[in-house]
Amino acid sequence: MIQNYNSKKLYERLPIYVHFLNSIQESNISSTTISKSLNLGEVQVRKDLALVSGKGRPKIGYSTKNLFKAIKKYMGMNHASKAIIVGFGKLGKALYDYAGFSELGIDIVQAFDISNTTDFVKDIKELDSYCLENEILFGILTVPSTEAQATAEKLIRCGIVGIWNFTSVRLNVPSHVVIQNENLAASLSVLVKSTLDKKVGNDYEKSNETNDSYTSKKH
Amino acid sequence: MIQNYNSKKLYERLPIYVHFLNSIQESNISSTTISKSLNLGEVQVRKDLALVSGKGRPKIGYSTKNLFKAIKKYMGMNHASKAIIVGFGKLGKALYDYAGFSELGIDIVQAFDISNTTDFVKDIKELDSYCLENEILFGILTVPSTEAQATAEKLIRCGIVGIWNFTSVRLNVPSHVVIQNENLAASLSVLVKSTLDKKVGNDYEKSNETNDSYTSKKH
DNA sequence: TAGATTGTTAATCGATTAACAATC
DNA sequence: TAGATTGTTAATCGATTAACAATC
Repeated sequence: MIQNYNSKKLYERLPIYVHFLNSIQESNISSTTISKSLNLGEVQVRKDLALVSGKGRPKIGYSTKNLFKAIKKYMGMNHASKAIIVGFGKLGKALYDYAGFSELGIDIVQAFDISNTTDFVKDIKELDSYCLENEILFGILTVPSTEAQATAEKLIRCGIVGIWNFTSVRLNVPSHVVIQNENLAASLSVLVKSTLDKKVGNDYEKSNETNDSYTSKKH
Repeated sequence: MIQNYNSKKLYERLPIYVHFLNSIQESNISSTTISKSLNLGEVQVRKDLALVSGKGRPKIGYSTKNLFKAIKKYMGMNHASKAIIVGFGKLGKALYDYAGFSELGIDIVQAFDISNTTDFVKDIKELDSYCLENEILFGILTVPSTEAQATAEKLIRCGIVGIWNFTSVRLNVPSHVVIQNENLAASLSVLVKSTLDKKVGNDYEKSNETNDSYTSKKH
């Protein structure tokens, strides 16, 4: 099997296509339709599809089913990747119940915490045996910041090679481990700053209607 | 006041610096120290700081206090931006209680839902009056996908200009509104794919030690 | 045939990294 | 003075967009 390495940005868009294709009844779909439905550039969609799928047909588009399969295969979504959650606070609970992962071939199979263990939350002492027995590759880290680095190291000792990090700690891990930081606070800050930027731009435009050197970034 | 427009990537890093500087006791800090602590390139840190702060001093670094202030000012973190949450399910609850926003100058001041209203969760019917009275600019959208577009439109009618969108719907909004998509499922997919990529690379390396054309992306 | 749509090459835009001069 | 550190310019890398040829 030919393994393609591509950009993170592409990897972010492909699940969006998968989710969209899931809702499509028609047997064929054009890149134009996809791009309009998802507010993406149409050349960008065509390029993305070209990278992962068989050819489309002019005037007809792509076979919805084949395209769907091709993207899922490319993204490794057929493996049914198993993930565990460590830290069963509010955020951990929310992710555990989040419905959007399964259509992308990801199952959150178990949660762990140091206390409040129940039927479906195991004590963190069982992490090691559970992960090894079940060959878990992915861990979702939703523990308090103070525990982040130590818990990450624990996960790695259990054979986990991909960590989705919701803590604000910048983890130090060996090079074979992949970290995906999900810094919610930073993300909301980006929204605030971007919004303020645009507001300033707009206010400036309003106060100076004849000046056309100021335009919003998107047009 | 000079308003600088810069890249989204920069906007993501600045809150990370703010969080880090919060923990620093020393009165001066060098870009080298910051870059090592946060696993970032040292030139990148220096460039970032140059964009938003006063000069550093060779051999000494930057005044921790001034740097902290400069970044916060640049990012608009002194405004105490007020945000509301719409959709008080598990994810909405988790974000409502999330502790990391306040150090970045963001307050989640109110939650709304269609049911289960309590002291601190208002009925969505009160959205309009609340937002206008309190001049809310930011909305966090954690409703079910089926309600996403309609709810977003409601928010915009209430004067909200920045939406943090946790639904899988690609919202259609007027150009003065900023959307920050937080697609959790896509994000976890990126982790899975990136990890599988690296694993395949490593496995290949192991099975063919003399071949040096394959190296992991980071080195 | 005409036109919608694909697919590809080249151009542009944006972000990161490398190299090195400046300076406390 | 020497060396740590800053700051800047140029080079590189990566992603998006524009232009246009190919084709059903």
